Amino acid sequence: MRKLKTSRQPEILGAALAIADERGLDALSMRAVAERVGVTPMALYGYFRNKDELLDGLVGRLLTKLSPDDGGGDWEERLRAIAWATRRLAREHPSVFPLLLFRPSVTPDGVKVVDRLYQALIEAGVPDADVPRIERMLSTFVIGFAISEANGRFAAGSNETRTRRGAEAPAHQRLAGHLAASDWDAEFAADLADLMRIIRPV
Amino acid sequence: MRKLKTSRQPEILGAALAIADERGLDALSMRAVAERVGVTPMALYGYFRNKDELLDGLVGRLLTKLSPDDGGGDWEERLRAIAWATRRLAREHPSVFPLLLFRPSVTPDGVKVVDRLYQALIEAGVPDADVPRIERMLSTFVIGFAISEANGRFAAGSNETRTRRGAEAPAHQRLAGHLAASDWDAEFAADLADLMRIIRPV
DNA sequence: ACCTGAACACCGTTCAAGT
DNA sequence: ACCTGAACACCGTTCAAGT
Repeated sequence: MRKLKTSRQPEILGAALAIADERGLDALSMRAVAERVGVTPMALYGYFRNKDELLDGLVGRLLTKLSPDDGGGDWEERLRAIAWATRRLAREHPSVFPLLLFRPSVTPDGVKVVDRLYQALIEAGVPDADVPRIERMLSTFVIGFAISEANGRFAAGSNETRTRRGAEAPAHQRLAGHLAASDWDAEFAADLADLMRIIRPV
Repeated sequence: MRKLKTSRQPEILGAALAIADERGLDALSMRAVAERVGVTPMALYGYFRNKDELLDGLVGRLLTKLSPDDGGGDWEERLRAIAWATRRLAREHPSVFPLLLFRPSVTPDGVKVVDRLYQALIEAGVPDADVPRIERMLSTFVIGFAISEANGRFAAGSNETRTRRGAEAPAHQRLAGHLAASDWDAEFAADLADLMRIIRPV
């Protein structure tokens, strides 16, 4: 297992992130990254053992951007702040963001964010034994929401399409007036409010 | 826009699903599917316009398996039944399942599942205006949980790794005793119980 | 109506070599 | 210490042709 160079890792990750942001995850090839860095594809293998490790590095990079200011306020405000920052991150990097759901966040920055969430939950009065579970529940929801929104699962149009079918979808019929494309800012806020009500008297 | 043949679509999707289940999503190439069906790669393009449409077909196939029995019981039992069935689906098809989070479920079977969820929520007393939002919240959480569990975000080991760091992660220190790998069946059940409490007095 | 063959412009990665 | 060149075994997809 060769030892990796680190000198140009940040530069390489920056190039990779830029390509993914500009042209999508499919365009993110080792060859494209190499070209952008101004080097032969093979040179990258001195810094990352393979493409998968480069993607892990990209996840680490995203997590860095998630834990900036220590943030004052009570536990609820701090929880909310992290949730909104996460969603913002998904809008800035829609192609790379989904990787967060597939790789455990074991980087120092990832741990830092999780630790902040733990602290807030403890402060909220959640029993120690329940804190990790509630953290996973919250992060799963927030990441899932952000992916769904940014990648079209909540897409406009899907609801209208559904409404057409009558007999097979009676509830859709009844709810027809409420199936229009939603205001996702408001929906996210409402979901968070509901989740906060779980946390308080857990 | 050429009209597509439908005759062998199910056969092709079956082959594709088998490859993904056996060898992972990376191994799911048009060429591999063609070989399994016993045909030239190009023959597939008579049935699906491109690989992306084949993947959409695969999502549709998964959704079929999600709405079998009409299921008796009160709204809570029916909601729970769909949630557990979804999670079971993720364990059976871990490679393909994540696609559910990236593509709107506009197939007839997808609409059928959503309609069941709508009916249950209406019966639970959720105001019509909130039903679609609550459905999105639930499905986002359930799909997100199932992906996280099946794809290693909740991976064993990640928590132990975290605990090592001291000063930078005080809450991890305090929770050390509760960070061991969890019983995901129990955790999923507890999460669902919490979410049900949101639904009742929405 | 359904399928094939050859070709194009790509991939990730290994190995041996170069400064 | 860092990088390159050539090669291998793959990709998705188009186009023209074959039965």
